[in-house]
Amino acid sequence: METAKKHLTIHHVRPSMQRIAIMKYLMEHCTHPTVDTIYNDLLPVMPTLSRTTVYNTLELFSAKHAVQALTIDKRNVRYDACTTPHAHFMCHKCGHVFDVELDAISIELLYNTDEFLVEKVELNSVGLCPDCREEEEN
Amino acid sequence: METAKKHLTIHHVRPSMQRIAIMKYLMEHCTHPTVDTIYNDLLPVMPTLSRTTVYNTLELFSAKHAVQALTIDKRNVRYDACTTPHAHFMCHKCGHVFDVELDAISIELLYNTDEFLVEKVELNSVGLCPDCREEEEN
DNA sequence: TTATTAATTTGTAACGATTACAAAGTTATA
DNA sequence: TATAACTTTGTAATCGTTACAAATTAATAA
Repeated sequence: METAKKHLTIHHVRPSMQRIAIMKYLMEHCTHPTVDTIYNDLLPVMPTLSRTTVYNTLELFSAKHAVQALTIDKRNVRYDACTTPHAHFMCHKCGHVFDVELDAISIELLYNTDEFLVEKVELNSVGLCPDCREEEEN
Repeated sequence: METAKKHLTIHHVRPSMQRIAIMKYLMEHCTHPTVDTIYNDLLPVMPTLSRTTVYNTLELFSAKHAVQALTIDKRNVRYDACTTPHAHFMCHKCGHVFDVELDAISIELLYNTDEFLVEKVELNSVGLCPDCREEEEN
């Protein structure tokens, strides 16, 4: 079992008290929590914690690829400590975000279940386009 | 060529001046524009247009499945009049959103190009989870 | 037509997630 | 121990979006 501290070190993030607490929380709560959920849940055990720290820390984790930032929810960014490839399904009624295995090949196949009623599928990627990539390299 | 007005009628949206203008704009500008871009571009030719109308109208279009709302950009919602299945790629430097053909099968294959530098892939879907679906049906 | 009702648009104000920023605190290094 | 670098914190500002009620326009009934 990989500890939060080790996970941070591997991703070149210096482990502070706050960073370890936030990473630990993410590793123990695979519920794709929002900043606010993380902040509110950690506050009782870490009363000096600042909301800004949670924002900063998750931004840092994200930049170092120690966590995944999900834009599935247009209201808030959600965070996922599991960085192995998998898909997500969000219920727009209860807001719950589910993990979806990516072992199927076709997207159509992937979502044809009797349980979930899929109303929208988005396959999105972010990175650098050819022009910006060239500019970056010069 | 399908007109904006016809596209609205097909999707059971009553065609008003504003609605036609916004749909026309989306059909002619496949650049996945934000609300603000649409508003600013239409203002010169429609000086009485309100930003709220653009929000309301796109929300309505989206609900009627006349357009697709993309959450690829965490800063703003982007809109796409093309509702046939395709993927998107956003450059996080210039903000440009590209269409990606969905003819390839594997997600890995899909993004292994020499041109685009892919740093993040998200396969997201939204709908109703089993519990909420059951609740909805009762 | 005219009156009445429903639908649509508009502008302002409020909301809420996120970011900017500078001060305070902590850790590393000379 | 002193200095510099890093991290955390709290407040204020920003900005996309939403709430809401008034004004306008369109549809329908009398």
